[in-house]
Amino acid sequence: MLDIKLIREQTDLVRQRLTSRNGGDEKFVDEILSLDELRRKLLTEVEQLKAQRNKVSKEIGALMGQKKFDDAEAKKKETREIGDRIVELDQRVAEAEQKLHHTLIALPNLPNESVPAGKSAEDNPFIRSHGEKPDFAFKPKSHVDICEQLKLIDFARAAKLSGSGFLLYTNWGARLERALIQFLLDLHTTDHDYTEVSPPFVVGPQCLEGVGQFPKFKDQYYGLAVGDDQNELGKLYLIPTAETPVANIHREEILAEKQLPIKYCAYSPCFRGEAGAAGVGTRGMIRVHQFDKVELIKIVKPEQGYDELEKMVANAERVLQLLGLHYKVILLCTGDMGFASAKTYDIEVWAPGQGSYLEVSSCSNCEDFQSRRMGMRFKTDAGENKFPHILNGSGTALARLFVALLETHQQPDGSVLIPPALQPYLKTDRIHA
RNA sequence: GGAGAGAUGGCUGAGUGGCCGAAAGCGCAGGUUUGCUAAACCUGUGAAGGAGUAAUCCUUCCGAGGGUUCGAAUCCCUCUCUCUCCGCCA
Repeated sequence: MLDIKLIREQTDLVRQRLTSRNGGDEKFVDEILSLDELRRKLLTEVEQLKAQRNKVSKEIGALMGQKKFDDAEAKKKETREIGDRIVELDQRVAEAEQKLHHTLIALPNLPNESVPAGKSAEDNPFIRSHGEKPDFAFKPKSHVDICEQLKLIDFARAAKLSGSGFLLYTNWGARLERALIQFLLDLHTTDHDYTEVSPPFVVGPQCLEGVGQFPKFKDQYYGLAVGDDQNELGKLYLIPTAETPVANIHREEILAEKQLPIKYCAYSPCFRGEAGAAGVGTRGMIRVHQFDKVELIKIVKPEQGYDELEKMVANAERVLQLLGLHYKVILLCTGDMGFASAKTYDIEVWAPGQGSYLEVSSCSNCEDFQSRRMGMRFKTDAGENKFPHILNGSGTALARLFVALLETHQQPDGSVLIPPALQPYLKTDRIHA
């Protein structure tokens, strides 16, 4: 959520930054300003009336104490009208506030000044890469073929259980998935100093709203009900990422400055409805309704937000380096960024069998956009309450990492070599048929 | 799911319609004194939002939301959560 004061005081800047996103949201600015003005006008008026009523009520109390009942009655009459007026004004304030909130909550974050302008993914600048595309003496197979030959994933039976877009990992496939999760968590807790948490995989709507997944993208997530009770729908949702519960851990809290920075990492499965995504490019593991991910979350002082973002990207890159994978880092332009983000780096890993790069990590600084929505603040040593920056990054997504790993390390004989960093977890240096 | 109890400031805990934003204790901060890794005593000490250069002022807050009233921590209704016991369950 944007700071209403910023919209009020630097309207042109806000309008210009919203325009740079190409979402057409700048058209709401005028509406917001007039609602804000109305709200403040009504609030001033009603607060004055309340002050008056409080004063007279105290006087009535004093008169009753002195048994001057007639005087008290006279004052009661006078105050009753004020009360009616307060009720009416309170309603109008609430109405204005609701409308304002409704509009404000649907507005995306402003891109940071360092983010290049652009319309789409075409305009995302390349930042750096690591390693090279591997040479193969044979035509590298797709992970789908590798998985079928090595019996790592049973696509057909997964569909039988849950429909398309779900995976049944089997034998070494399941063990590889588990080894990767363990490897990632160990790396980030031990080497990168994140605190591991294991959150609920089901959350209330306030958490989705807090990170910016609601209300605009509501149709992308799985809603739950107990039994067939329709009244239950809307109370709980499957998480689309561990960001949803973990970023919300300190919602509605005022943290002490010395608690910051907070660094969490968490494994969770991620559930994505992805309505309308079926069709092209959905075969295999690249776009599925459920996948595993290890997520990184930071809550930091605003002045440290962007340094911490760079470090977070480096933490995610380290994963790919240790697994011997070629990747590139790109910066998302203003037109391609997510709703809540002020600046986002994507990490794309090379998948030889696909002949393309796959997004395995997205690291964003959402600045105070989410902390405002959640009411999460920290008290400075000077006693001032401020909104912290909240960062999130994949460290990394598993299904696509699994794909890149198999396709990169596949051998002419059909086996797959396991990189040294992963061997202690999988307890083998090779998977073969 | 059934029965009961409860939710008050950083914590414990009083408060059943009017100087209650809230007693008392603990904690915390400052001070005095004795003098020694501490005690005693005194003073101060809730939060959020807003206006103002500031002193200061206003509004709101006793789990949440409604209601009654001139006035609600206190009375009424609804909801949520916590605890104990029972049932069911990985």
